[in-house]
Amino acid sequence: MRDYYSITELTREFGISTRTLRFYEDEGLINPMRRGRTRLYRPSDRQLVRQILRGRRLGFSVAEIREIIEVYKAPPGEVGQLKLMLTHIEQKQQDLRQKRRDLEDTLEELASAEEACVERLAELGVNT
Amino acid sequence: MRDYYSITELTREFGISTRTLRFYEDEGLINPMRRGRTRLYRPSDRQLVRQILRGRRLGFSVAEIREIIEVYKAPPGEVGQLKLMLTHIEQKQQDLRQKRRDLEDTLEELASAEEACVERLAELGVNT
DNA sequence: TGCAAAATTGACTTTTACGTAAATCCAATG
DNA sequence: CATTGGATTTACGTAAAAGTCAATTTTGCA
Repeated sequence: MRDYYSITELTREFGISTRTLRFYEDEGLINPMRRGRTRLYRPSDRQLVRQILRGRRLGFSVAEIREIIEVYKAPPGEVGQLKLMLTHIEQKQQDLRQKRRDLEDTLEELASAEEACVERLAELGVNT
Repeated sequence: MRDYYSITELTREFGISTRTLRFYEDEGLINPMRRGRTRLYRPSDRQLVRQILRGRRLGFSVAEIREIIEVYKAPPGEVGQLKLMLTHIEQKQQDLRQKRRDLEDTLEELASAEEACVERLAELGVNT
């Protein structure tokens, strides 16, 4: 496990631009270390980037991802805060379960569309 | 099963604006009938709207949704077209399977974050 | 130490997915 | 028949998430 990654290493690994990483930093999603002005990404930062991109792929906005990230940080000490956070987490879980239903439905639809194509090809005497 | 729905009926049912429905029409996703200038949405249009919104919730762009919709339409007669379509379908399926993995991972993370909150609350003597 | 390659910053632009506003049209209703 | 209340069209506006560009800085290393 490496100690630090440079910004370009991460852009290559994840297929994103430096602008994107700096954008996420401006938005408060990540906080890489600095040596002078140069950014040094720790393994935890790298892990966080992975989570951010996962969130983006799931269609969450940067603001929503920030909310989720807050959740991963050390839970706060105050009871009210903790309860609020639980509410947020449960909300996100519901969102994701809805997405999962959407996903399964769409996958089924795609499967039947695929079948229709294959059948049509068979009618035309093409072997798939 | 109703014959036609008005634009406002659909906006109410799906919680979207008329602007959104007209936008999808401009983008070629739906083609409601007309009586004079007034739009009449058939059950099939309504079904399509449902699919579009599902796609949006899954994070697909309108352009991507258009591609998927093309697939549902009667499969074309030409072999090359059919094969291309199959490729597209399989691509979308891969996208969705990736999303499903992302989703499961994120759900797990949320579950452990939830657990952490509950534990912390227990430490503080709060019964959840 | 000198210099090319890499990194940073800030300003501006682009794309997507609608929102908003204004003007017009149409049908029904009192 | 005048009005009222949707519906339509057209045009412009905007927020989010980056991309692009140009002007410096910094760094690595020969």
